[in-house]
Amino acid sequence: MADAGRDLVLGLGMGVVVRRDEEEAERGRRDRDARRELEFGTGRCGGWSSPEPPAVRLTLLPGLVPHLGLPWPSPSSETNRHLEASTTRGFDVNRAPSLSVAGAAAAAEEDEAGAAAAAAAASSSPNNSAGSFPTDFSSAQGQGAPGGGADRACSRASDDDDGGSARKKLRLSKEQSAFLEESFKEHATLNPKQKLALAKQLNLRPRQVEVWFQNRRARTKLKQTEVDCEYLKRCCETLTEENRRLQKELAELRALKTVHPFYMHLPATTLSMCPSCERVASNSAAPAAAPAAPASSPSPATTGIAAASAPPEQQRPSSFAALFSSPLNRPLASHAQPQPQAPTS
DNA sequence: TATCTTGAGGTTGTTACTTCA
DNA sequence: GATGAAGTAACAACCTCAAGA
Repeated sequence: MADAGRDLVLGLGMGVVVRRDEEEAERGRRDRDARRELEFGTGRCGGWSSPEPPAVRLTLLPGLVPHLGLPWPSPSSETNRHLEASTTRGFDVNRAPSLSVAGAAAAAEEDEAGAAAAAAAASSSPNNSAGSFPTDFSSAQGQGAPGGGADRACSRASDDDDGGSARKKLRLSKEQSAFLEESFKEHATLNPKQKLALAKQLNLRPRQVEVWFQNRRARTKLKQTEVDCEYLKRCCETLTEENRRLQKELAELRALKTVHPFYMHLPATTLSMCPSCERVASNSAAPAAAPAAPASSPSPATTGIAAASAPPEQQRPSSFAALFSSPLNRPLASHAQPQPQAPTS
């Protein structure tokens, strides 16, 4: 849209001012990109090389993962790779994927260039270095995809009739899509030069490349969101079950309290228990056993029950099970997390 | 024919830059 | 010359539509 408008202005011959503006804009863009490169590029984030670790994707949750024992879904999946790339900015603006910068700069008049010129440019690219990937899309454009046999509509057909009000659906060829996919794996966002280079290489308009990347990012993110949602659902179910179990356990402990009222003379707050080692200590009995430890947030497994931090030999020798030999008594859940620090009671 | 995929248009918010008082 | 407001451009994100498989 913006490109088309700019090109239109250029085409109307307001050359001097517009070109100066464009130069300034380009300069500003370069500066901005250079800044981004400085900000993010120290680790080569999002550059043309391999992407860095994910920058987003619900970073609060992975910390929960080890506790829940649920693996985060497919961290190295393609969608994640894409998301990683999409969330890290700062490309090397001086590097084009496989076209020379000069070639990319020459493509600045991209929209005015006809199909023939684009084809010539594409074929004359000094380094169509997409490996074994077919890059001569200009030939396939007019005659349909060579291998697929599916004579998809030539996307260049829309170059001349952009003014038309009807929205035209143009399918990219398999080769074009595959090449865009490869580029997206490298970097999920494009700077103008990369966009131009890619457009030129694929014999597409830069706007088409831009739109393709926008849609790709959006749909990748959507897919990742669905995966994350599924995972969070599982986490929620696990936590709900855990909560239910703990509530039941708490109810049992309260029932034990009423069954053995002799123990009630102790202040409730002085009774502390380590859920993992099943030892009970009271502050009044062993004040040194619970030093003024920093108030650490109790884990879900010990919420409401103070845990003792002193060494077992300094605690009451009797275990919780020994104190209450009621049939109701049973060992605490074996998966209760050991609490090395006792919260201040 | 229904459904899904995907190219594309439009809107909004953000960021960076330039111009001007 | 420094500074802040206003204007502008580019872009990402999002929503939506619609063509085509």
